[in-house]
Amino acid sequence: MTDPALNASDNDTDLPVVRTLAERVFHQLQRAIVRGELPPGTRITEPELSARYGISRGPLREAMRRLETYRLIERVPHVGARVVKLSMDELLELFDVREALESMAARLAASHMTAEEVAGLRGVLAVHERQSDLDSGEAYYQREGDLDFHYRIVQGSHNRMLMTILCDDLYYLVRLYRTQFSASGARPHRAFVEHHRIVDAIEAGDAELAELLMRRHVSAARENVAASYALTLDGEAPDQDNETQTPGLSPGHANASDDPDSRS
Amino acid sequence: MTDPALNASDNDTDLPVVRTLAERVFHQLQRAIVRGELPPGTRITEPELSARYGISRGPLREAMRRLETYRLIERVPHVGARVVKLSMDELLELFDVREALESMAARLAASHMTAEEVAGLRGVLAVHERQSDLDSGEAYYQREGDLDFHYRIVQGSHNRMLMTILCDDLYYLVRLYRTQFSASGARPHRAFVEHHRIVDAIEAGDAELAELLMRRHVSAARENVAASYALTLDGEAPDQDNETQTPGLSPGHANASDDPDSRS
DNA sequence: ATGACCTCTATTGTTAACAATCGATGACCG
DNA sequence: CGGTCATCGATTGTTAACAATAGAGGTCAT
Repeated sequence: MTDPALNASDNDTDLPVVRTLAERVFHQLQRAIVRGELPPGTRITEPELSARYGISRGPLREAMRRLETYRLIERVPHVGARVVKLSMDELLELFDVREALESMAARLAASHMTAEEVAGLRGVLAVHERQSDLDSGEAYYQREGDLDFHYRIVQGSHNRMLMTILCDDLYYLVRLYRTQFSASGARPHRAFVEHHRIVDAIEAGDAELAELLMRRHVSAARENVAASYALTLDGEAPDQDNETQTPGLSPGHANASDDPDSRS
Repeated sequence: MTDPALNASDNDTDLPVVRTLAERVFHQLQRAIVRGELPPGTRITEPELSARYGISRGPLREAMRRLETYRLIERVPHVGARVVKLSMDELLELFDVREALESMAARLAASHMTAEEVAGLRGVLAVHERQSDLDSGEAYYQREGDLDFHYRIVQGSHNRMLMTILCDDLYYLVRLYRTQFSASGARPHRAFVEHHRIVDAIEAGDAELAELLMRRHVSAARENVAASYALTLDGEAPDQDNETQTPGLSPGHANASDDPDSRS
């Protein structure tokens, strides 16, 4: 659980912990997709990738099978695989799922988090504010930092199944969405306040409140994204996109302008 | 999404829809594990299975990789794989996740379900009551019918991501748990009532109420399982189980006696 | 010129053989 | 007699070759 490669700084050579080729290439592909190095909709062809990564097709196929179940690539038997292309509908669905799971995580965290974990959480918040002060060139790190916040709460739930679903499955989709829609945006003042209140509730052991606040936090992010998307939809040819080109939302659409919660 | 093999009557030969060997053996293994034909903790050895199913190790390994990400088997590199053995802790974790996701599903279902879907849901409930009357020899079908109820609500949410997580991932674990703990039990009168109230709320379009009721429904099931587990713990050597034998809960422990919600 | 059909190539699905790692059995030594 | 170490067997990881499918492109007939 909780992929170590995430918090680690970018070392191109994967950790020696990875004992098998299939595992290594899985992480490499996962990172390449999430970073946008493999653009959404890209056709994934086995001979090419096996050549690129210097492995045979056996381990590669196993890695692709994992990526498939994690919904990072889509496969059609006897045809091929392509990098997933998130539509706005799917993004909103993702928010609903996050709202359900993360509010539960916050509730459990309020009950189960240790003092050290709360302290660590406060530390993350402090870093955020410092970043928010000097700002604003390094949006990348900020985004990762934001996920750090959510990561720690999920881990604070001490529910391993929750951790697996959120950290191993969904958060990679969240990161993918952020690169696909280039939703870097501006600094989220309101999100900071909400983060603080959530931590307050957790520290106080107020499970109900923590849950409610997290729920609102994610819900607000969802509404914000939906609203800014509706804006971009004005005066556009309602092109019903088909297979090959045009994502459900063409890249650069929902640039969550200056509203905080786009990064929840 | 929503594996067709579930609702279909037990046809041993998989549907011709399955176009590839890896896919076929995946479903076969999945069913074998969920049914208990491969008991929890069983060592899975590739040469044996490839002989059993008459395929080579290539497709078999791809199927195992899928089973691994679905948490139905556990693999250790260079060592081997075994059928997952659910502990009571993990079972309770599963209930927390279900509570979060299914309450969200109920909320969305109240908003998005069509009249036909609601009618189908009522039909499932009617079948349950008929079954409940004559009863009680066929507990198996009842259990599946119960899952049918939850299935339909999840599908009524019209959230494909939710459907994937619950129907493709978690519900197989639920079924696995039921066979592992032989939690067939008696007829759940209270659960029936709760089911009806949930459908009432959905039909009325009352999202808030539907969510609340589903949440209580799952939560009650969780508490019930936890309670009956605590009972079995009285006067037992607190054997700290290790690797090979003794599951987190020895089989036959939490036989959810006569309480309804154990099967919600 | 356009449409259907056929061939042909590239890619996927599958198999069998090879290499590397782990656990166990047994020998050797204290 | 017990413990440690080395060898052996079996299983997993990996590779390369073979088979089958789908799509692209061209040809032919209308």
